[in-house]
Amino acid sequence: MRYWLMKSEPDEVSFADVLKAPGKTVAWFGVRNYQARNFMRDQMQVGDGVLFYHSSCAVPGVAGIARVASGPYPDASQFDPASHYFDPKATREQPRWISVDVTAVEEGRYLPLSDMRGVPELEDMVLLQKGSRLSISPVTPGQWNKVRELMGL
DNA sequence: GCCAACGTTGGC
DNA sequence: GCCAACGTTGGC
Repeated sequence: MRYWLMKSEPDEVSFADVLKAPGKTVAWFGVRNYQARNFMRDQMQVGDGVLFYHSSCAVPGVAGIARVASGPYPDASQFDPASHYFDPKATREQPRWISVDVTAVEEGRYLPLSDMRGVPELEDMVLLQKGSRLSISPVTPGQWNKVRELMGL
């Protein structure tokens, strides 16, 4: 059992969108970074905890708690020429990019990034490191518990 | 819109 | 395999 932070642009897929989805579950697609992909492929397990983070928006922050709901499988968007995420180098035989399914679990209070800065228990979070842009990053149990507490959960 | 930081590409 | 140029991320 591990914990992760996963970034989504709410204009594309927000936590509220996941809550409204059938089974509160969506495919996590569009990861186009090898380090993030490798976390999904090699380390994620069904049931792992996910901090669902909203990025590139007015108030970036953790919007809810989710859980990994599937193993890795090929990300369909890499094969779709009409998709923003199309990858001409990917083939059905040799996919480059993968998805996992993610299920929304509980919403809690929105935790802005600005509130996370300066919290001693969170200062080592990958998210808060200077220059860090990883869209999927590991979270320690201590960080997980602190974020939940700050969200009133 | 700015720009720092980082990742990727491609010529050599 | 180096590394300059370019593209992207994402907070502000």
